Amino acid sequence: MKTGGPNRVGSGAQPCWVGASGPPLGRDFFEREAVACARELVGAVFRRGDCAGIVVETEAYSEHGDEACHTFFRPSARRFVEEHDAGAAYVYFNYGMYWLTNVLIKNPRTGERGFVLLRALEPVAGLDLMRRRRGRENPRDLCSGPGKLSMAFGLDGADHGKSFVASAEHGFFPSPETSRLEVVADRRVGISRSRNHAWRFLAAGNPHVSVKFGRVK
DNA sequence: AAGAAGATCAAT
DNA sequence: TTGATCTTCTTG
Repeated sequence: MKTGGPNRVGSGAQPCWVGASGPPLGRDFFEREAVACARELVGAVFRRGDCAGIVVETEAYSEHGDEACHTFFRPSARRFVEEHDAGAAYVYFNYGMYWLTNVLIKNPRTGERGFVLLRALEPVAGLDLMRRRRGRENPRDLCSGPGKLSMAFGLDGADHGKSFVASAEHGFFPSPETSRLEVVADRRVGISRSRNHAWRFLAAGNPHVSVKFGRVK
Protein backbone atom coordinates (compact mmCIF):
# COMPACT_ATOMS: atom_id res chain seq x y z
CA MET A 1 0.00 0.00 0.00
CA LYS A 2 1.38 3.39 -1.00
CA THR A 3 0.86 6.10 1.56
CA GLY A 4 1.23 9.79 0.95
CA GLY A 5 -0.86 11.21 3.74
CA PRO A 6 -3.46 10.41 6.34
CA ASN A 7 -6.19 9.31 3.95
CA ARG A 8 -9.41 9.31 5.86
CA VAL A 9 -11.73 6.67 4.48
CA GLY A 10 -15.18 5.45 5.33
CA SER A 11 -17.97 7.59 6.70
CA GLY A 12 -20.24 7.96 9.67
CA ALA A 13 -19.62 8.94 13.26
CA GLN A 14 -16.46 6.85 13.61
CA PRO A 15 -13.71 7.81 11.18
CA CYS A 16 -11.45 5.04 9.93
CA TRP A 17 -7.83 5.76 9.17
CA VAL A 18 -5.37 4.09 6.87
CA GLY A 19 -5.44 0.39 7.64
CA ALA A 20 -8.13 0.69 10.28
CA SER A 21 -11.15 -1.59 10.06
CA GLY A 22 -13.38 -0.37 12.86
CA PRO A 23 -14.03 2.11 15.64
CA PRO A 24 -11.14 3.05 17.95
CA LEU A 25 -10.27 0.95 20.99
CA GLY A 26 -12.17 2.29 23.99
CA ARG A 27 -11.35 2.44 27.66
CA ASP A 28 -12.56 -1.13 28.21
CA PHE A 29 -9.75 -2.47 26.04
CA PHE A 30 -7.22 -1.16 28.57
CA GLU A 31 -9.20 -2.38 31.58
CA ARG A 32 -7.78 -5.90 31.44
CA GLU A 33 -4.44 -7.62 32.10
CA ALA A 34 -1.33 -5.91 30.76
CA VAL A 35 -0.05 -9.12 29.18
CA ALA A 36 -3.31 -9.65 27.26
CA CYS A 37 -3.39 -6.01 26.16
CA ALA A 38 0.23 -6.15 25.00
CA ARG A 39 -0.42 -9.28 22.96
CA GLU A 40 -3.62 -7.98 21.41
CA LEU A 41 -2.28 -4.54 20.54
CA VAL A 42 0.06 -6.16 18.02
CA GLY A 43 -1.61 -5.59 14.67
CA ALA A 44 -3.61 -2.56 15.77
CA VAL A 45 -3.10 0.81 14.13
CA PHE A 46 -1.84 3.70 16.24
CA ARG A 47 -2.62 7.14 14.89
CA ARG A 48 -1.46 10.49 16.18
CA GLY A 49 -2.13 13.59 14.11
CA ASP A 50 -1.11 12.89 10.52
CA CYS A 51 1.08 9.91 11.44
CA ALA A 52 -0.03 6.31 11.77
CA GLY A 53 1.58 2.90 12.10
CA ILE A 54 0.78 -0.75 12.69
CA VAL A 55 1.90 -1.94 16.12
CA VAL A 56 4.45 -4.72 15.53
CA GLU A 57 6.15 -5.00 18.94
CA THR A 58 5.04 -4.41 22.54
CA GLU A 59 6.08 -5.34 26.05
CA ALA A 60 3.97 -5.86 29.16
CA TYR A 61 5.00 -4.68 32.63
CA SER A 62 3.06 -5.65 35.71
CA GLU A 63 2.78 -4.00 39.08
CA HIS A 64 2.95 -7.39 40.79
CA GLY A 65 5.54 -10.13 40.27
CA ASP A 66 7.62 -7.96 37.97
CA GLU A 67 10.73 -6.20 39.30
CA ALA A 68 11.32 -4.50 35.96
CA CYS A 69 8.11 -2.49 36.21
CA HIS A 70 8.66 1.12 37.18
CA THR A 71 6.16 0.75 40.00
CA PHE A 72 8.68 -1.58 41.66
CA PHE A 73 11.37 1.08 42.08
CA ARG A 74 9.83 4.47 41.32
CA PRO A 75 7.46 6.09 43.80
CA SER A 76 6.47 8.53 41.05
CA ALA A 77 5.26 5.63 38.90
CA ARG A 78 3.16 4.24 41.74
CA ARG A 79 1.62 7.68 42.16
CA PHE A 80 0.93 7.86 38.42
CA VAL A 81 -0.96 4.57 38.53
CA GLU A 82 -3.09 5.81 41.40
CA GLU A 83 -3.91 9.12 39.80
CA HIS A 84 -4.72 8.08 36.23
CA ASP A 85 -7.28 5.93 34.42
CA ALA A 86 -6.69 2.96 32.14
CA GLY A 87 -5.49 4.14 28.75
CA ALA A 88 -3.40 7.02 30.09
CA ALA A 89 -0.06 7.69 28.37
CA TYR A 90 2.97 7.07 30.58
CA VAL A 91 5.82 8.80 28.75
CA TYR A 92 9.24 9.02 30.38
CA PHE A 93 12.74 10.19 29.53
CA ASN A 94 15.42 7.51 29.49
CA TYR A 95 19.20 7.48 29.17
CA GLY A 96 19.14 11.27 29.08
CA MET A 97 18.12 11.14 25.43
CA TYR A 98 14.93 9.34 24.53
CA TRP A 99 11.25 9.43 25.40
CA LEU A 100 9.59 6.02 25.81
CA THR A 101 5.84 5.63 25.49
CA ASN A 102 3.58 3.32 27.52
CA VAL A 103 -0.14 2.85 28.01
CA LEU A 104 -1.47 2.45 31.55
CA ILE A 105 -3.45 -0.76 32.06
CA LYS A 106 -5.83 -1.22 35.00
CA ASN A 107 -8.25 -4.07 35.49
CA PRO A 108 -11.04 -2.78 37.75
CA ARG A 109 -12.29 -6.32 38.44
CA THR A 110 -9.05 -8.05 39.50
CA GLY A 111 -7.16 -4.92 40.61
CA GLU A 112 -4.21 -5.92 38.40
CA ARG A 113 -2.31 -2.95 37.00
CA GLY A 114 0.61 -2.45 34.67
CA PHE A 115 1.83 -0.90 31.46
CA VAL A 116 2.23 -1.73 27.79
CA LEU A 117 5.41 -0.33 26.28
CA LEU A 118 5.14 0.51 22.59
CA ARG A 119 8.37 -0.88 21.13
CA ALA A 120 7.96 -0.77 17.36
CA LEU A 121 5.52 0.26 14.65
CA GLU A 122 5.36 -0.27 10.92
CA PRO A 123 4.78 3.23 9.53
CA VAL A 124 1.78 3.55 7.21
CA ALA A 125 1.04 7.30 7.11
CA GLY A 126 2.90 10.55 7.62
CA LEU A 127 6.26 9.07 6.67
CA ASP A 128 7.71 12.36 5.48
CA LEU A 129 6.93 14.02 8.80
CA MET A 130 8.51 11.04 10.59
CA ARG A 131 11.59 11.38 8.37
CA ARG A 132 11.94 15.02 9.34
CA ARG A 133 11.57 14.29 13.04
CA ARG A 134 13.98 11.35 12.90
CA GLY A 135 16.51 12.70 10.44
CA ARG A 136 16.45 9.37 8.61
CA GLU A 137 15.12 8.22 5.27
CA ASN A 138 14.63 4.46 5.44
CA PRO A 139 11.15 3.50 6.71
CA ARG A 140 12.77 0.80 8.82
CA ASP A 141 14.72 3.47 10.73
CA LEU A 142 11.63 5.49 11.68
CA CYS A 143 9.77 3.45 14.31
CA SER A 144 11.85 0.30 14.97
CA GLY A 145 12.42 0.97 18.68
CA PRO A 146 10.65 2.63 21.61
CA GLY A 147 12.78 5.78 21.44
CA LYS A 148 12.54 5.94 17.67
CA LEU A 149 8.77 5.65 17.45
CA SER A 150 8.24 8.25 20.16
CA MET A 151 10.45 10.64 18.21
CA ALA A 152 8.78 9.82 14.87
CA PHE A 153 5.32 10.46 16.33
CA GLY A 154 6.37 13.55 18.28
CA LEU A 155 5.55 11.96 21.63
CA ASP A 156 7.29 13.49 24.65
CA GLY A 157 6.79 14.71 28.19
CA ALA A 158 3.94 16.95 27.07
CA ASP A 159 1.92 13.77 26.41
CA HIS A 160 2.60 12.25 29.82
CA GLY A 161 -0.75 11.68 31.54
CA LYS A 162 -2.92 12.26 28.46
CA SER A 163 -5.41 9.54 27.58
CA PHE A 164 -4.77 7.24 24.63
CA VAL A 165 -8.44 6.34 24.58
CA ALA A 166 -9.39 7.64 21.15
CA SER A 167 -9.68 11.39 20.76
CA ALA A 168 -9.32 13.82 17.88
CA GLU A 169 -5.61 13.84 18.61
CA HIS A 170 -4.75 10.15 18.73
CA GLY A 171 -5.94 6.60 19.30
CA PHE A 172 -5.61 2.90 18.60
CA PHE A 173 -7.73 1.23 15.92
CA PRO A 174 -8.39 -2.40 15.06
CA SER A 175 -7.08 -3.43 11.68
CA PRO A 176 -7.29 -6.49 9.44
CA GLU A 177 -3.71 -7.18 10.56
CA THR A 178 -4.97 -7.90 14.05
CA SER A 179 -6.30 -11.27 12.92
CA ARG A 180 -3.87 -11.82 10.05
CA LEU A 181 -0.59 -11.49 11.92
CA GLU A 182 1.08 -14.28 13.82
CA VAL A 183 2.11 -13.00 17.26
CA VAL A 184 5.08 -14.58 19.02
CA ALA A 185 6.24 -14.09 22.62
CA ASP A 186 9.85 -13.50 23.63
CA ARG A 187 11.90 -12.14 26.52
CA ARG A 188 11.92 -8.40 27.09
CA VAL A 189 14.68 -6.13 25.86
CA GLY A 190 17.14 -3.96 27.79
CA ILE A 191 16.18 -4.90 31.34
CA SER A 192 18.22 -6.51 34.11
CA ARG A 193 15.47 -7.72 36.45
CA SER A 194 12.64 -10.20 35.89
CA ARG A 195 14.10 -11.19 32.56
CA ASN A 196 12.47 -14.60 32.66
CA HIS A 197 9.02 -13.38 31.67
CA ALA A 198 8.16 -13.85 27.99
CA TRP A 199 6.25 -10.61 27.88
CA ARG A 200 7.54 -9.14 24.63
CA PHE A 201 5.15 -9.64 21.74
CA LEU A 202 6.14 -9.42 18.10
CA ALA A 203 4.54 -9.68 14.70
CA ALA A 204 6.34 -12.76 13.39
CA GLY A 205 8.75 -11.96 10.58
CA ASN A 206 7.96 -8.27 10.46
CA PRO A 207 11.04 -6.23 9.43
CA HIS A 208 10.11 -3.20 11.54
CA VAL A 209 10.69 -4.75 14.98
CA SER A 210 13.51 -3.43 17.19
CA VAL A 211 15.09 -6.80 17.98
CA LYS A 212 14.24 -9.96 16.06
CA PHE A 213 12.66 -12.93 17.78
CA GLY A 214 15.16 -15.01 19.73
CA ARG A 215 17.91 -12.40 19.66
CA VAL A 216 17.57 -11.12 23.23
CA LYS A 217 20.59 -12.02 25.36
C1' DA B 1 25.44 16.97 47.85
C1' DA B 2 26.87 13.21 45.25
C1' DG B 3 26.52 8.77 42.97
C1' DA B 4 24.44 5.05 40.44
C1' DA B 5 21.35 2.91 37.29
C1' DG B 6 18.55 3.04 33.53
C1' DA B 7 12.35 -0.28 29.28
C1' DT B 8 18.13 3.57 23.98
C1' DC B 9 20.39 4.78 19.83
C1' DA B 10 23.91 5.52 16.33
C1' DA B 11 28.56 5.61 15.10
C1' DT B 12 32.95 2.95 15.18
C1' DT C 1 31.52 -2.08 21.58
C1' DT C 2 31.26 2.54 23.15
C1' DG C 3 29.91 7.34 24.08
C1' DA C 4 26.22 10.65 24.59
C1' DT C 5 23.19 12.61 28.02
C1' DC C 6 19.96 13.51 32.24
C1' DT C 7 16.16 12.24 35.41
C1' DT C 8 14.81 9.71 39.43
C1' DC C 9 15.89 7.79 43.49
C1' DT C 10 19.06 6.54 47.34
C1' DT C 11 22.61 7.49 50.59
C1' DG C 12 25.44 10.47 53.52
